[in-house]
Amino acid sequence: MNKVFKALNDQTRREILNLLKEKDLTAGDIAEAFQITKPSISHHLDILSQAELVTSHKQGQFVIYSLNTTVLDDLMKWIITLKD
Amino acid sequence: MNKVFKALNDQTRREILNLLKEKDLTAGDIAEAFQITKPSISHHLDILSQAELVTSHKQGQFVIYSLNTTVLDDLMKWIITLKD
DNA sequence: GTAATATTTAGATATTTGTCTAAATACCTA
DNA sequence: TAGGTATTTAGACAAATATCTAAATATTAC
Repeated sequence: MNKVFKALNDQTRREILNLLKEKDLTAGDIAEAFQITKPSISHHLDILSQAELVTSHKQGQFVIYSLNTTVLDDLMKWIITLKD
Repeated sequence: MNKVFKALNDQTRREILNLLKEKDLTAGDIAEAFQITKPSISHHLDILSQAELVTSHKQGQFVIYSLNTTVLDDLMKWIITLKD
């Protein structure tokens, strides 16, 4: 859970998740949605991957990222436990 | 929401919330549950307060902290929105 | 008022983090 | 194989963060 909270503690990363909610996107597509450089986005995607909030697979020269809701379910359980 | 994610991005603060789930506690009670100093715990409590994850009121020389689940509800909504 | 207890504030420091530029890697096309 | 596009890796740097010690504030008890 540590990595999940860390990953969510950044506005850009939360927006990336929101983009991926709509549909899968390549790293390049995601980068174009922000004002920061591609290496920075790549780094954010890495942190999201480590937290398993996103998955990715290579398709030719492109890397396609997808939202992984499994971890979001775990997060929900964590919150519910806190509430009793 | 920014402050909420920030506040949750720390193991000690998440454990503080878990303690407060059981019952309200004074700052001193909370500090005793951890190996870090009282000023550090005080700082963590400040961050949790800023995120409105806890509320506090003074009772004599003691400051009593309580869990505030309202923000947790907002967090749940955020997650659900992400999942559709 | 003085002393004791509870908590916070102030200031310092080492670590982590988000960002950048430059370079490297991977894949495709001709 | 050479050149172009997509993405990541490496290294640097400023800002944010968690922690500490020392001091300040607030309350209670005598």
